[in-house]
Amino acid sequence: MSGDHSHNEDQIDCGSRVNDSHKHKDKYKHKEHKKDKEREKYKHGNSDYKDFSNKKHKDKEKMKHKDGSTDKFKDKHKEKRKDEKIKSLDGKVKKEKENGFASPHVKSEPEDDLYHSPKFEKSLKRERDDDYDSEFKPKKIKTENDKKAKKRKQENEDIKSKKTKSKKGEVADGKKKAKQEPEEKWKWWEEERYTDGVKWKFLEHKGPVFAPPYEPLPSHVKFYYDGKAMKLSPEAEEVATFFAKMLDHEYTTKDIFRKNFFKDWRKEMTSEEKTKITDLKKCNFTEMSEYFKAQSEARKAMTKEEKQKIKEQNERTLQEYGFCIMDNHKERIANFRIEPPGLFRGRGDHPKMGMLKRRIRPEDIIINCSKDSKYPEPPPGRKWKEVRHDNKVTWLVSWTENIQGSIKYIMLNPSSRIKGEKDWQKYETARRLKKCVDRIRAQYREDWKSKEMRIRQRAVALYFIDKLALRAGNEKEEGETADTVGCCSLRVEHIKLYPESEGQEYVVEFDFLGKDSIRYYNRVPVEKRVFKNLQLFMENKEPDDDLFDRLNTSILNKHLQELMDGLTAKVFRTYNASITLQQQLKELTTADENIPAKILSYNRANRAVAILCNHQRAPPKTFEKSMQNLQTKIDAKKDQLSEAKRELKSAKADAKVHRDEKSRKAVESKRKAVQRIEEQLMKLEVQATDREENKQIALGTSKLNYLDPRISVAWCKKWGIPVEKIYNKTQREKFAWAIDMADEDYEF
DNA sequence: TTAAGAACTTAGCATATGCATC
DNA sequence: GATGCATATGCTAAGTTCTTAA
Repeated sequence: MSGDHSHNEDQIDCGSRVNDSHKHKDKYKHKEHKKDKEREKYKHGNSDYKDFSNKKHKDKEKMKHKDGSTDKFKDKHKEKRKDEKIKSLDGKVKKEKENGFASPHVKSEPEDDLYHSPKFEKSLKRERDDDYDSEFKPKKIKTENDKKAKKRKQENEDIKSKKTKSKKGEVADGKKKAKQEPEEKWKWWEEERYTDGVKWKFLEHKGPVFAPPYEPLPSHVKFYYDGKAMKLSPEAEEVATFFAKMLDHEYTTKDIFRKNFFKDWRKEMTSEEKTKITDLKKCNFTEMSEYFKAQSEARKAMTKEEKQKIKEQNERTLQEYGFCIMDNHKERIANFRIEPPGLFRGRGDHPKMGMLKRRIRPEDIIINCSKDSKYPEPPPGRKWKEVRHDNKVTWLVSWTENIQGSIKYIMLNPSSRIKGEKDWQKYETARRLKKCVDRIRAQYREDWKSKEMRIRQRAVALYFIDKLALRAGNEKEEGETADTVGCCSLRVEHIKLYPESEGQEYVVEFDFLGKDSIRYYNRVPVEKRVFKNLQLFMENKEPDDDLFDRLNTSILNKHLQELMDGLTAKVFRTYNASITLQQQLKELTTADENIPAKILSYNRANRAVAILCNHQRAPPKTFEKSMQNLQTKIDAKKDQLSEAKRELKSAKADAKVHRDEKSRKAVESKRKAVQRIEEQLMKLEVQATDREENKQIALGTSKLNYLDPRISVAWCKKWGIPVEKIYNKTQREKFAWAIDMADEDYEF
């Protein structure tokens, strides 16, 4: 791949999540990694992007802060310090020369794109994509007259009665039945869509499944404090079991985890327990821990029949609670079980790790359903917090969790209409970006020269988001979550500038923790103007100051919205991921390869995207072993091949002597055997390459969230690859719309 | 206009499942 | 039929963006 989308795969491999409190963020050292030639291919870029050549302008670096913005958007606690800095900076830059350019706010869409003025758009906000998306066909606004409404109601009734009827006979052979009569798949993508924010007209469901109640430990399983057995109250015991279950995990050795746990645990203790248990170090949970391990072993050792019984019970629960009726259709619910209580396990250095995640009761639950539906029943003697009928949202059930105070939801499965439509729309927005990305790139390049600091910052940030597929980077409340950043929240300490490094000019080294505390490490050459701007942004700042002190995600997204309707920072990630896949597939697939080789090419294209998006995973624990196993298989296959070749040779010799039909046939069959073994060997070798390359890269995230599935479907169709080789069952369900609609000519 | 809250998407890890091999 | 392994699925945290309230 050519272009400017350079991305250093070094970040993979040294990129384990930094979640050890003792590993301070700026202490991590990166190893230098061998540059695998294969991976070298994955330097990302769009060919249409490479002409960002640097005009050798003399940069007029230090611009006056003409905007005089209030900076209210940055953390208050930093504001004062920052203001002081800005003042001093302003004083300094005023002496410098101005270039006199004001960056124009051009908003022009390609002519083939329908375009409305922002004002007009606002009034039509909910319908915007209907009006814009070339292939995301709007169909007429769905307005139901009474007749239609009645019909719909009748249909809903029909579905309900069908459901109860089938349920009677289903209990015993539920699964079989589902397999025997695959219901006709509903092609929602061929139907009209709602507008004006209405998400559904009819919604009926059975509510959530609660976590099973706490079962006290048998009396022989003891907790010891300071060496003495101690019987805990059920409340305190339950929380103690949460800790005991995690005893083998590294978490329980961390100070913050232990401190938070102990604090919350004490809240559950009786006053007597509280007086007695004052030191976590004196607590001995090992018996509890052993008990749970034994239980888990016992579960594994259950007979087939017992396992079958549990499976059937789960299936019944799924059938009862796992589906809802939304409009005229039975739809699968994604997460119908309420999260059970336990200890909060944040990712990375989370200040709240170890806190008690409390049990959710019916009284915490808000139910959302149709007025004219049969409401879910709370457990006997209990009440819901509220039953509401809001059809402008997609959730069925919600509650507020106690760790961050955020709301959790029960929503539909990705295969549902409501999720599928949104997903489709997401890719259509990304395709619209494709049409105007050149214009947007030209604009932000122009903005690098702006005399307004805020515009320069915005333009450089956008360049990073586009070039490196960085996330937007919202501000986070300090002390509430792990210290992670995205583009707009980058701090000075997260980048290093090298005017020259390893034979390249203007290199920026990024080193920060992103979402989920996954490390982002990358060294990229940037354009001189970007480099100079970064120097300017970093001037007179402390390491923990914001790099882009005049920018936040809301400012950035507001600007993007002006450039293209529906454009946000996230769209760049989707766009760049999808376009990269499409380009890589074109580049890597060759007609004469067999199917396994083509699939390797697909995976490599997918991998290129995963590297671009920094989707990492911890190397599987069994990785080395499984590679070894595979190598053993390969060696065995090689032996088998040479044996087969020997046999072929002798058969040929035999045939030369005898010159009869029998020996000719023998040669033929030996030849076929050699061929077959060669194919098998190749398949294994391909598998080994694929696995090795995938050691620390997670392909799933990009496949599921960033790659327009129609690109993959088209590729499958073009090369005669069964789509099952690319998407598993769940993925095929999620992407049913794409599988149905994309033909081999589809272009992202 | 801005901050807070709500809604929804994206994320990696843990566990369950099911298939291949002995 | 048991075992071991790879893959699929479930779970829920952590993001982004949209919406509402002050």
